[in-house]
Amino acid sequence: MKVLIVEDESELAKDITQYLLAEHYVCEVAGSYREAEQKIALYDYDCILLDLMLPDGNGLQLLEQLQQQNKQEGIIIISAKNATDDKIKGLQNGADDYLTKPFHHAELSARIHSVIRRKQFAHTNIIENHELTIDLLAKTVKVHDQLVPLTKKEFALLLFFISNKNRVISKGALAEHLSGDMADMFDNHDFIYAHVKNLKKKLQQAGCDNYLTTMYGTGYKWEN
Amino acid sequence: MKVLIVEDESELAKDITQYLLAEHYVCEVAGSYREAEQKIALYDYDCILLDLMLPDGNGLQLLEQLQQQNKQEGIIIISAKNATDDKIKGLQNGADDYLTKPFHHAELSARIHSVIRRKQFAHTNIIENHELTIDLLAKTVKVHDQLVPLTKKEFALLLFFISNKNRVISKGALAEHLSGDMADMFDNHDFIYAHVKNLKKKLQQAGCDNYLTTMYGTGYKWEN
DNA sequence: CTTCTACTATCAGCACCTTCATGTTGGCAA
DNA sequence: TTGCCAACATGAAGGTGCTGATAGTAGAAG
Repeated sequence: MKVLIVEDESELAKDITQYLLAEHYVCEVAGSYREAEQKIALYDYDCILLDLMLPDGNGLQLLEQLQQQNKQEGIIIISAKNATDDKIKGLQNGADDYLTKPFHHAELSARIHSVIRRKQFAHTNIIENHELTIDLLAKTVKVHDQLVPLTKKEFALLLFFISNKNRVISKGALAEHLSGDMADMFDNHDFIYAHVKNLKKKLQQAGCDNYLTTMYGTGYKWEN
Repeated sequence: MKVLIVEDESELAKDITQYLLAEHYVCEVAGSYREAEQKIALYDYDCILLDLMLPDGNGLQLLEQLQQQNKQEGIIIISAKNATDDKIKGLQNGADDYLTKPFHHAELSARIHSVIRRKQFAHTNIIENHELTIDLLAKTVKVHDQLVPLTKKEFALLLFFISNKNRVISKGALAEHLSGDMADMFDNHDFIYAHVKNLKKKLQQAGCDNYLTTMYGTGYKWEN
């Protein structure tokens, strides 16, 4: 977990760094608008603590910039008391949270934790296809909200079918995709039969309709 | 990449040459101690395959000589089975790796590749690979600048994987590389499972992507 | 030297992958 | 339609890899 602290008051920055280190976060400090810009370009931080008052620019600008780059996640604004105007603008512009100086360490920690968690959930890539729900991160498949335990190969197979749905997929392509070995493109594809069978069986047992049709002499097609 | 093959059995030398040519290495053969000496004086090879039993001298002498000239890097000893004595002396005298006849082509290729990579890194002592930073001198591994404590075996394993990345590595090769005992090439490889598991676990916990895929019935491959 | 700790190796049980033998289906030609 | 062959499906079997627990081992500390 890597945190960027954008703050020109080096005393405060050091203080925060020290505390977050103890919390097992990895920290970097940017003392100016420009420095922040550079660091963000180089690395995707899990969380950014952003002071709006910077010697060479306003943090709100940085916020807008990040939003345009789809990097707006995980930003916590830290600013002086009573700057309610900034707070409103900041949250409108995509900041995730707001903290007024001075603040307690524990509070900061809680905010960061919350923001990072939210960000991780935002990343959970989920594919929905009729009664099927595929979680790419957790590598799980649900049918009607009921978990279907699939093996790696079965999962890969299902994913490949659904991402190429309504298209015919040759067994050669399947073999290559599953084994990652080009050699398998040419010789025997017996193992495909087995995996397809097992996948179909598991899905069917979970109450999922059969969308997979075999195209005789050609391959398979997932239709829906 | 230029490889010198010091081997008096012309049949074997020719065989190796042919294979390495296909692997896009440039090869030269020296059939005797003297010939090897001459060729090495003329050109800095990236890798030297050294048979210890030569008609006009012992390869170990050559090894010592090269070490005195600071040319000791990139040497792989190839020798008859059960010559454990030679192996120990060879590795003590600065050889980078050891291979017993007969060996598989793929195995040789992997070793050469590994040795050449190591030679290239000999100057920097730091290998960077995506979020991984490996310090060969300090024997430390970092993920996102955060230290990951690895045991010797785990470290050796990771290094071997990364030095041969995008190639399939047999468990036999791993076993020999880790234990330094060629007997392990043939019998049981159970301990490999344990080390691979522990390594993967530690890397994953540190937030490192999983680049290691197992090639069923073949070995492992580090892909990135 | 003894104790302690961290590391390494081994094992059994399980899940998974692949292959094989056999049964079934679909296309094609007579 | 019938028969044939190739493509596909299926269940069983054996090999392979993963995992947690456990025992052995070496190095460090006292």
